[in-house]
Amino acid sequence: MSLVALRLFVRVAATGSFAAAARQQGLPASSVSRHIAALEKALGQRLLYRHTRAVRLTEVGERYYQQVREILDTLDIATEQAAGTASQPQGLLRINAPVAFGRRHIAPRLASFQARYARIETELTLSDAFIDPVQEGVDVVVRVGALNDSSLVARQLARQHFVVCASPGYLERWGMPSTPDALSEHNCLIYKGTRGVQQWYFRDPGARKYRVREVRGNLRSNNAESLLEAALQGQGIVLFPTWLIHAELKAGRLTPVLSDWEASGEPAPQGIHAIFPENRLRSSKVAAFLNDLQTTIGEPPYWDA
Amino acid sequence: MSLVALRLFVRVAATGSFAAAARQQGLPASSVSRHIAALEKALGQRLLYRHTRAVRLTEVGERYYQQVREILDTLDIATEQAAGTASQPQGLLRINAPVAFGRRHIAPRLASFQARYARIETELTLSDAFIDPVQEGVDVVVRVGALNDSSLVARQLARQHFVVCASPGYLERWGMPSTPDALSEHNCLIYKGTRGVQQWYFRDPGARKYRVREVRGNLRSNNAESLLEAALQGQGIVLFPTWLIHAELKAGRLTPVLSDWEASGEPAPQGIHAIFPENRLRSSKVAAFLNDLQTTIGEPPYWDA
DNA sequence: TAGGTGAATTGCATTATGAGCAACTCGATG
DNA sequence: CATCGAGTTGCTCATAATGCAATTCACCTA
Repeated sequence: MSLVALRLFVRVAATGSFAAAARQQGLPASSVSRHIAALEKALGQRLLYRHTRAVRLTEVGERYYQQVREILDTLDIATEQAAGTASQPQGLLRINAPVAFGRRHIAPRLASFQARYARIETELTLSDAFIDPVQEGVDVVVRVGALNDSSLVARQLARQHFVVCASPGYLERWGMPSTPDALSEHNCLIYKGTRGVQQWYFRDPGARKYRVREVRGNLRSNNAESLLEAALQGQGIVLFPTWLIHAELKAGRLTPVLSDWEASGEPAPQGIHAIFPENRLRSSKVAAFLNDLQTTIGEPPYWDA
Repeated sequence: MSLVALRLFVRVAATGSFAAAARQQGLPASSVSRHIAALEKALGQRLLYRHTRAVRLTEVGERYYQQVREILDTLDIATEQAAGTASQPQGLLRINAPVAFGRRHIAPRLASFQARYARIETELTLSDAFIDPVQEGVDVVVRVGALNDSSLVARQLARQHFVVCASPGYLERWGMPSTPDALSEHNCLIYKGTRGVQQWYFRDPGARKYRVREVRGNLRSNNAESLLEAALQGQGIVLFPTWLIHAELKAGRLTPVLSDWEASGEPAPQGIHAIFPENRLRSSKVAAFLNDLQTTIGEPPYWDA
């Protein structure tokens, strides 16, 4: 009975796949198969139903998985504490973030973070679909917007503000809209994600609630950066969170529009959160990363300052 | 980082010795040394001070030991539960008992116990000095008398009764004493253990408290069975717990004396206990053994029935 | 319905890891 | 001062894991 076998079992159970577990641990699938087989032999008990497409836990496997996961976590924490006494946080830190946010605000921070914590290796994966940190074996997941309720803990990194803006060239040619209603006469480049077409919300000065304004345009995309690119080229007006376009705003490549109205892409303000399994916070590398992230982002976040 | 290394570390920490840990696990000492070294290297931290005679835990080692011990116990329980579902308790059961009691009442029970639980192997060690089950890596320790307060759990197996007795030949020759005081005229064979010479206590019919009676004789020993042998040969009168001499009483090779008085070798009645680390009871092989022991001994114990 | 695909298992050669033995060092003990 | 026991280190050998290729199997698609 070996630790690798137990770890592999947990990974297989979490992902529901031998192959995925193998990839995560950097091992050939055959090794995973053999380790699991050895574990089952040692227990004299089948842990997994090998079904055709997916792998499912047996009843004993399910109980064992819960227990072993807890045990391995505890062991890892204990080991890290022992190793980390009077030393630096270390080990592999796996981060997942949305593509746009990760490229702009996570990736640029990693250099200084890793310079400070020389013994932390990072593995940054960017993906826009929500992923379960437990299932994917990721330490921290950064997500914008709605939190899936679950056994996870979320820590807010920043609040999200939206601005309506367009390139100076566009505004010069088509004029500056003076009210949200005037947007109906403009070409609005609209994000269309998994939740459908993004609505544009506006709050009148002094008002409490956001109201939807009808907007239309000749380009929709599920890729924010494509829209941004089009806006930079003067194709139309966009509604984007400030963290996405602060560089363009600062450089003057985009000009804010309708600054007297508060705009939003959501009916209610949403934040940017770091999400992780509860017990991961006890890991010093995760704690170090989150603290570093929170301090460097600041309050208000540097892109809004 | 391997499980064996962790197990060995726990054993080394518990025993304070590489050699002892090696013996317990049935490995050469060199392997232990190497495993511990590998563990320390993996942690980048020294876990043990190698002192000349004994090995002492470092500060981190101490914390790590506590945590790892807990973790391994939890893992073993989980593993056993998983393995044991719809199956029998199994594994190695290590029992320690006093020499005399073990030979008479533990060893004879093991055959039927193991016949019933075919997959349990037992390792019975007999020793009269108290041993710490944690330190020695033993599952169950059976002890007569005073319990060391500690982190251990004790379960009473039986109460202990004493009888004064002698061989028929002796009584025929020297006469039957009619009161405890009359013992001063007899040759009393007295046990002398680590707590000094055993006192003979008597309680008058209807009285509440035991009173010491002075007794003397020409043989003292720290070995009860030697005294018993002498008594059987007619050398004198002995005071022994019933579990030690019930066979001789039943066969008539020894005759009770002073049956109207309750005798005792202790100022207060003492019991026979099974002692074990608290979490071991969750192990089904230990539970099975304790239950088997309690049922076969019965209440009152079969040697008193 | 047949072929293609991805996933799991199995066989096999290579490699590495751990076991076991012996030699060595170092304090402690008598 | 010699001996003993404990821990470490060097070395050989066997066992076990690895990685690759081949195979099987169910499902998906054309």
